[in-house]
Amino acid sequence: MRTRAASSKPTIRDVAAEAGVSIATVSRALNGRAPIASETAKKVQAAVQALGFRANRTGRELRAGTSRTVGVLVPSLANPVFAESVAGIQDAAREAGWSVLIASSAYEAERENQAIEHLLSHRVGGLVLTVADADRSATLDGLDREGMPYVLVYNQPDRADRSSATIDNIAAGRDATRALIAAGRTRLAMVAGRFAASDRSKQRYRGFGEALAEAGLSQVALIELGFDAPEVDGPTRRLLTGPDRPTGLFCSTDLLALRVMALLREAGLRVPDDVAIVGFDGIPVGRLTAPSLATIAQPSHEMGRRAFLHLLARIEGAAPERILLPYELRPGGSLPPGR
Amino acid sequence: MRTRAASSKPTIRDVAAEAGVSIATVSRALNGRAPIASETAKKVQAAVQALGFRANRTGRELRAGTSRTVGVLVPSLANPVFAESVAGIQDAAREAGWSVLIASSAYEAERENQAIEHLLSHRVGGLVLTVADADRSATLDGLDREGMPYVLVYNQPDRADRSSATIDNIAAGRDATRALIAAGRTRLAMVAGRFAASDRSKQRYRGFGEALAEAGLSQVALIELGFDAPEVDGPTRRLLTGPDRPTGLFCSTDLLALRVMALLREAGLRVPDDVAIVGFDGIPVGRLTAPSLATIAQPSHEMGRRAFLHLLARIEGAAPERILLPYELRPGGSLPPGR
DNA sequence: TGACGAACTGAAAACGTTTACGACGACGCC
DNA sequence: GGCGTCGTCGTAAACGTTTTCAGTTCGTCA
Repeated sequence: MRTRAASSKPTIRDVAAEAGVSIATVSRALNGRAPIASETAKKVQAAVQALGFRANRTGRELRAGTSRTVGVLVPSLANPVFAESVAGIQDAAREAGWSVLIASSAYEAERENQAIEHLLSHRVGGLVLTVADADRSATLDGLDREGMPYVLVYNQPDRADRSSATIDNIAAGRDATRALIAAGRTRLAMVAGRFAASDRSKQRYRGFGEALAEAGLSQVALIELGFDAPEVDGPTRRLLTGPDRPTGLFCSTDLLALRVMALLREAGLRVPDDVAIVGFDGIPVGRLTAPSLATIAQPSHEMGRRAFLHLLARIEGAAPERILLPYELRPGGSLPPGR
Repeated sequence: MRTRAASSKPTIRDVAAEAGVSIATVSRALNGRAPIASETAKKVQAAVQALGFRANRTGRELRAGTSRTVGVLVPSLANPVFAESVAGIQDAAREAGWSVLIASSAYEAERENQAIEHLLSHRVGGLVLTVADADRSATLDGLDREGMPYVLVYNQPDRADRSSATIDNIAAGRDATRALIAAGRTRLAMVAGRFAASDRSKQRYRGFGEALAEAGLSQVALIELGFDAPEVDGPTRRLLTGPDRPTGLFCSTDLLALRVMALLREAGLRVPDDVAIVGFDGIPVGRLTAPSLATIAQPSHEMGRRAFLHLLARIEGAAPERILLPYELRPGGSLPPGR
C-alpha cells in the first residue's frame, strides 16, 4: 500500500486501499462487468465518494486500445451550417457517452491532412468529417488503408464504400431551380463559392443544369465568388448587376445568398422583383432578413446525429451506408410563389 | 523481440526492431529531447516511414500525466459568436500542438457540470469556457478546488482570481446606449435573452442604465425574450410595438437584434425611422441585412486565441489575469448617425 | 598515461486502467 | 462424502510511451 501526496488525484489504487479490496474489484464494481457482492459494491462507492475519485480515461483507453472519442473535421466553424452539424454530432455523442475531438481544415487540403493525422494520433474510435471532394480524396484513401471507420456529412459520394449522411444535392439543386422557373424567371445563373473546394457545389450545379434542360433553357451560367474574400471583383459584379443580368439566382450556400442580396441592394436592384433568389442550407438567420431567404433547408443537426450513430454501427462492424435525409424547399420573400 | 499482426498499428517497439535500436532511442529520436547520433536518427526516420508509425498519444499522456488537450465548454454552437471563439481557440491550439475537446451546456447548469466532469475525466490540461455566471458558479468552484486551470471567455468576472478574456461589457453597454441617445432617441429599452442565464447581459444592462442616468433619462425598461423559444408572447410584442413603444432598442445579442428587427417589420414599423437598434456581438451576417445592424463588435476569434494562450501560461504557473480586449461600435443602417 | 567529461545508447520502471487466470468457499447433486 | 458449479475476489500481466539510471565509447587535458 502506497501513500500519496494529498494534492495529486486519487487513483484506483487509493480507492482500493480505502475500501479494503483489490483494484480489480474496484474496476469491476465501477464498470459492472462482473458479479460483485452488494456489500463490496457499497464499500467501493463509499470510497469513491470519500476520495472524489474519477476514473482516468487515459489509462482505460491505453488498455482498451480505443477511445470512445470521435474525431470531427469540418471546413470551418464560422459557417453556421457546419457548427450546427457539429452540435448534432455532439448531442448524439454525449448520449452515447462519447467525447468529441474537433479540428477544422479551413478548406485547405494540407490542413485537412494534418488535422486527420492529429486526430488519428489520439486513437479516436472513428471520424465524422466533411471534405472537399469525397470521391477523390487522398485523406479518405488514407483512412481506408488504415481501416479507420468514418462517416461523411454534407458530402454525397458516388462510391458505395464510403459512408455518408446527407441530402440528395442533385435533386435539391433541381428543385431549387424549378422553383425559380415556376416563378417565371428564365435568365438564371448559379452562384457558388470556390467550386473546386466543394463536391456538393458541383452536384447542386448538376441539378441546376438538369432543371434548365428540362425547361428548355440553355443558359447555365456559373458565377464563382470565393468563400473568404469579402470583396467581389468588378467583372463578377457586372455579371450580376449589368444589363444582361440574371433574373433568378440559385446560390449554393445561404451565406453566399445573403452576400449576393446585399450586393444587389447596393446596386439598386430589388429582390425578388428584379432578381429572385434561392439559397441552400437553411441557416436560421435566413428567416430574419428582409426579404426572408427562400432556401433548400438541410436537416443539419439531424445529419450530424445520424452520422455519429452510423459511425457507431460501422465501428461495430456494420456495412457502409449512404444515408439520404429529406430536405425541404423553404419558401421566403426572396422568391415569388410559383404560378 | 515480438512479432505482431500486420493489421495492427505499429508501435514504438516495431520501429525499434526495424531500426535495430532500443525503444528509448526511438523515443529520443522522435522527440529530440536528447543527443542522438545523426546516423541513428536517420535509421529511425527510415523505420518510421517504412512502417507508417504514428506515436500513440494515449501512451504518452498516461506516462506524462497530462494531455496537451484543452477542454472547451460553450453554451451552444448554434450561436455564431460562440462558434467563432471556438475557432479562435482551435487555431491557437493547433499552432501550439494542442488538441481541442468540445462540449456544450445548452445554457443548463446541470449539463454544464456533467460536461465538465466528462472533460476532466480525460485529464485535459486545462479548460476554456463560458458559464452562466462567473462570480457564483458551482462549476468553477469545483475547478478551483481541484486546482484545474481555466480561462473564461465572454464572462467578465469581478473576482480577480478567475482568469478571463473578454471585453468591458459595462462600458460597451454604455457606449451602445449613448449612441442611441446621440441619435436623438429618448424612449429606450434593452432586450435580453434569459437574464438569469447570462452575467454578461446583466453587465450590459448596467452600462445601459448608467448611460440613461447620465443623460437624465429615467426609463430603464428591460424586455426579456428567451433564447430558445422562437415565438414572442403577446405582452412582449405589445411592449415593443404598442403606442408607448421605445424609439431605441439596445439588444444584448445580435441574434436577438435580428429577431426583433423581423418582429418590428412584421408589425409595420420601420428601422431605424420608428425604432433605432443597436446589437451586441458583431456577427458577420449583421453586415448583410437590410438595414445593416449597428452593433458592439467583439473580437471573438481573438478572444478565443488569447484565452487559450493565457491558459497555457496559467498551466505553466502564471497568475490569473483578466484580459480586456478592445471592442468597437460598428455603425450600421439600424442606427442613424449621431448629431 | 590516466582521469575525466561528453556523447550516445540500452534496460527497466512507471503512468492507471482492464482482464485472464486462478483460488477459495458455499452449495447442490449423485 | 466427493465432485462440479457458481459467485466472488485477488494477483499479475498488458496496453505504448517517456525518463531515470547506468553503462560504453570516445576525445581531451593535465
